[in-house]
Amino acid sequence: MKTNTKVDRTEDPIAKERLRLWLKLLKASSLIEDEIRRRLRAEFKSTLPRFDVMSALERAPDGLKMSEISKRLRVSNGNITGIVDKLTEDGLALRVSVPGDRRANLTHLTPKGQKVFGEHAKTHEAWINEILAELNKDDIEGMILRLDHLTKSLKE
Amino acid sequence: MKTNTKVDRTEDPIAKERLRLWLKLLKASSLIEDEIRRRLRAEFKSTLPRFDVMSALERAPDGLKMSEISKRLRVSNGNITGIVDKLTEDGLALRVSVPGDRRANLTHLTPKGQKVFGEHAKTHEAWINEILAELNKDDIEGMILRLDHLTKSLKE
DNA sequence: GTTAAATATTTTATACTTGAAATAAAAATG
DNA sequence: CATTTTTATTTCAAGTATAAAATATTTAAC
Repeated sequence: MKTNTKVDRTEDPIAKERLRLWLKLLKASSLIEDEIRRRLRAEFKSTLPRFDVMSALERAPDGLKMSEISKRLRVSNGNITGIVDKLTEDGLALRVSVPGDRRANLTHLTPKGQKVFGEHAKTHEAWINEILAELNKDDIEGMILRLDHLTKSLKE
Repeated sequence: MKTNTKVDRTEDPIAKERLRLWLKLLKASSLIEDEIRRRLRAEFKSTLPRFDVMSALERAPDGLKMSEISKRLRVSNGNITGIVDKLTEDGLALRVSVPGDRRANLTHLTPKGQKVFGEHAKTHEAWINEILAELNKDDIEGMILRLDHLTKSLKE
């Protein structure tokens, strides 16, 4: 009996390419993310998680439940508790209890929080524009199309 | 005197597209990364930082200095201290002192570490192949080209 | 050859992150 | 309406991450 080593050892040659792509995707993403974290710290003494939470709150004028924030940012509930605690200590956010439900509360940005986030968001957009300056319209559209395709497939 | 509001208010319309691209890049990258972390925990009771450190060590048969690991993975020195401590406790890595320099040491994978990492790496590649299965060769090559371009420009 | 500067690593303080357990309250079930 | 289940949030233990300070050692400069 002859073992078919040819078939047994067959490896999808595209598998290595997918791995290569993932490593490059991760690297590019990490480089940009690290740079944004560095600038948030240096310029605003803030952090990316704080920026992300404020960003979610800013788009929800009626406030968000803790669970809604963690769902939108895809992070754990316990994590959000700590970040909102800190934002609250700094006078940037506020927990408002929900009349009909004593378990839940709606977190809002304070006026100060809105003002601060407005400045941060504007600067953040300028940073991204600067960091991605080398990419022209075709590069951008090409990548967006493929990333949309990828993200859609990830949500099987 | 007439203020030229037309010029003052001009915004690079491509800036918004760059921001959109960044958010999509971050989202795709985070989704994949979270899935890999989840599987490493569930299948191997391990973590991505441990995998990354072992991966770096595996490619360096003569061992790596702590500073060299942190440089390659682009994380802080203190961080590597803790991760190598844990790998050492688990018998996967080993610090070997350098004869000529009492400050430094070379970290190696132990034989057990090599064996364990070999299994993890093989499975990891299969996971990526599965997660990115929807991307065909053209998608992959298109993204790799653009990511290379982007990464090169990030290292100004 | 002693002082100064540079290098290698660890320690510390602070923050983020998760999954799981704990608390509490509301809704559903019988 | 009492019991169970679900929902909302917080607390906890463990791991990850950084910048900055502390240690220790080596190299360079004078």
